[in-house]
Amino acid sequence: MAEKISLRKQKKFQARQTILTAAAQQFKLHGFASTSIAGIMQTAGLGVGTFYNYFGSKEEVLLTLAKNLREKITEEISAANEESSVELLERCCVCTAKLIDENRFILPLFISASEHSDKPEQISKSLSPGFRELFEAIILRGQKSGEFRSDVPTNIISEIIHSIYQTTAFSRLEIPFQENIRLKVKILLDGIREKNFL
Amino acid sequence: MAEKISLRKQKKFQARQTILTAAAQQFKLHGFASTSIAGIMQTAGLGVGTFYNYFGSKEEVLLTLAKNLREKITEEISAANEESSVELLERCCVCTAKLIDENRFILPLFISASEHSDKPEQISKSLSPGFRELFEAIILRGQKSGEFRSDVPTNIISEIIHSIYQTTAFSRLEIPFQENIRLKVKILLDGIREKNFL
Amino acid sequence: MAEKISLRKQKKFQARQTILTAAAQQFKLHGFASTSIAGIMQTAGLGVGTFYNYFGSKEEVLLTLAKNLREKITEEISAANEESSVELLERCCVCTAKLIDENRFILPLFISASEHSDKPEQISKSLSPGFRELFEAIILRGQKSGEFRSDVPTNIISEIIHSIYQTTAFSRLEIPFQENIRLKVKILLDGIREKNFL
Amino acid sequence: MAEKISLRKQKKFQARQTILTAAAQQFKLHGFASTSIAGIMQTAGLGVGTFYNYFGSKEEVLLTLAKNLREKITEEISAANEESSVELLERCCVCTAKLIDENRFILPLFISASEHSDKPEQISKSLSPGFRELFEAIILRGQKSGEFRSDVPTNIISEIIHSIYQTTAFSRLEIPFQENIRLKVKILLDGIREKNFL
DNA sequence: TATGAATGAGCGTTCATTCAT
DNA sequence: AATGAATGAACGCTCATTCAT
Repeated sequence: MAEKISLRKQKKFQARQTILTAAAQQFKLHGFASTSIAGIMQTAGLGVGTFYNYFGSKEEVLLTLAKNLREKITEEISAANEESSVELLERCCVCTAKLIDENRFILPLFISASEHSDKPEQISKSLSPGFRELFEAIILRGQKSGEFRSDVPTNIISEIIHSIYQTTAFSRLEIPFQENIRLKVKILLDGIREKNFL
Repeated sequence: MAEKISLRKQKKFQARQTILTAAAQQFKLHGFASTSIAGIMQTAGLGVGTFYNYFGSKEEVLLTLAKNLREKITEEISAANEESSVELLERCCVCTAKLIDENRFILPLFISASEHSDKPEQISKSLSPGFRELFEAIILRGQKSGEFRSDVPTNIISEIIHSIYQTTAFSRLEIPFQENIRLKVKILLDGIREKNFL
Repeated sequence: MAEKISLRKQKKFQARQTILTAAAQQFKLHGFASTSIAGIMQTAGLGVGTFYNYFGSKEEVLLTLAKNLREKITEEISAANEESSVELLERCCVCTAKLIDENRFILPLFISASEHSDKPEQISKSLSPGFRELFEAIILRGQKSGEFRSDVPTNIISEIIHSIYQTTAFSRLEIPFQENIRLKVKILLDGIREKNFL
Repeated sequence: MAEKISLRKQKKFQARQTILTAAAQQFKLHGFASTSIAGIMQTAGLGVGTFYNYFGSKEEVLLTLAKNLREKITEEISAANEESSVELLERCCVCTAKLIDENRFILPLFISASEHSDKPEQISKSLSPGFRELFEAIILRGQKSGEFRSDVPTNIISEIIHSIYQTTAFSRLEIPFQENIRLKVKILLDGIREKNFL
């Protein structure tokens, strides 16, 4: 009996996963707005109605995808803690860039979604924690230790990082995503490094 | 007779302006994609059909709004030319920030529009000249004169500026837009200034 | 004073004529259904509103054009009266073909218009007299004189002629319109000629 | 399970049929161009959107209706092959008349549709084969065997037949359709029969 | 639980018609 | 009499959502 339920749950989980994968693929291909639920479910090889057994709306799928990515990033980043703030921030940026590069579609998607949705707060509220906050924590640590300049608020610096990822995901330059990010982060680090430190 | 025509033309111009204003407001409120022509015209207090007496599509309205802003920016900026590259870039950024602040809705709008539209190139192609290029020219000048670092490509630096405007327009921080931009530009300038220059 | 009025009338007549010509051209170019009043008036070089000073609707224009053509045909045909019915019918057909060829657009237009209009009777009622009836008169004369077979009703024969013009106007064959009509009329005449007549 | 699917498919087929019938009725009543999809679906007692589950456009419905009729005609006709060309042609005409009489609306409809549509060839191209060609084959056979006159091209004769059906479907005469056709075909046959044959 | 046919509000767009000038 | 900007009903069409099976 327990096994049966477990099997059922597994199956349910599997369908959910199939939908998520299909959605990600379609978002990547056609963009969030231009992806229809019918399209997702066709890609998933499932009936349209099945969608609503797992998600309430397209936005919810996006949210889930974003949350998944966020967790992966947080996880990977939280592994390293002992370096200098400059090194740590750089490592975080590089690592984040790598993960976003592999799932590039997701970040810009939830960003532009937030612009268009009728309930933008809802999405960004539930999305940002653990990501933006992670960077803010590192920057704050650096400012407290004197490594980073303190004449600029922490969240402003964090916002620059945020904007770099956001825009670079859509960059029309020939430079590869991760390299592009690396160069920009270099400038940023030079811009926020306290000159007189050590 | 001439007066009569003039009067009519004046009214026509006014109606066009009303639509543009209404569109800008709606874009700002709901985003480009979520704004319907019916919504614009209702806001404008005009009939739906009237829209098509002035514009061929929603995109055309966006384009017009963006063009207007671009012209204003280019005009204002091209007034100042004789300073050091650092000063010039800063002035440009401040001035652009001021103008965008007054029409803040427009810049981010055309950006996210370009993500969703079927013909993104068309929009951004016709929009960017005179804006992004303007910044690139200044940065290039600074790199050649040795004021700015040259180990990072010009267009990467320009893209950072671009991304700062783009994201700050949607910033949820309490800091006012222009001040926000000023702080970020300060960091950027410190990040790209050649340390050994003079 | 009288002159002034006359001049005005002349002017009015001229505008009417301009609209008719423009309409004919547009009908010919794009078909009746696909021609808009705005399009007609643009071609005419007149304001949209002016249309309603002369005509109540697009259908009315079509009606007028058709009436004009009908009058021309009737006029031209009524010149010849003294021949044998066979010769007369042939001549009528040839002459009609010539006139329709020059204004080919008009016949099919009022035909298809009658299919689609909500008030088909109105159009065809006011259109047919003088055209269809003309042919019927000739056929009837031929039947009475024994030249044409009488085992088929007059209006059936007349309807064949009608249908020949109608369809040939849209023929996709390479054969020129007038020649096409001529061949068909030849068959028709052979089909209705009384074999034992002299 | 198989039954379940079958039941659903059956229902789906039924809905399709309902739409086709409703469309045919509306086409008959108001003409193709003046029939709106909303009107069809209201007649069908179904939602507007449902239409697009079955057909891509109004044209596709027309095409389907026409194809159905064409198949019925071709099928019925191809049964008889061994007679003289005169007899065969007459039989074909009679048989076609009968079938069109039962579905009279369809033939004239696709004809006038082709006048107005932007892509007339597409419709008539896919419609005519098996119908017009059928008649041409019989006529050609008759011309080769010496039964029919050869001084008039085959396709001209075929076009007369075509035009007879087309126009008679809209005849305002009191004579019943099939009788009307019969009379006209009699004239035609007399007009194309080679006098010296036998 | 999975389904997909049915739905209808909403979209962008057209255009005959009106009316103040 | 001439104008053309304003109008809004109607169009074809899309798609998120529902619900009977």
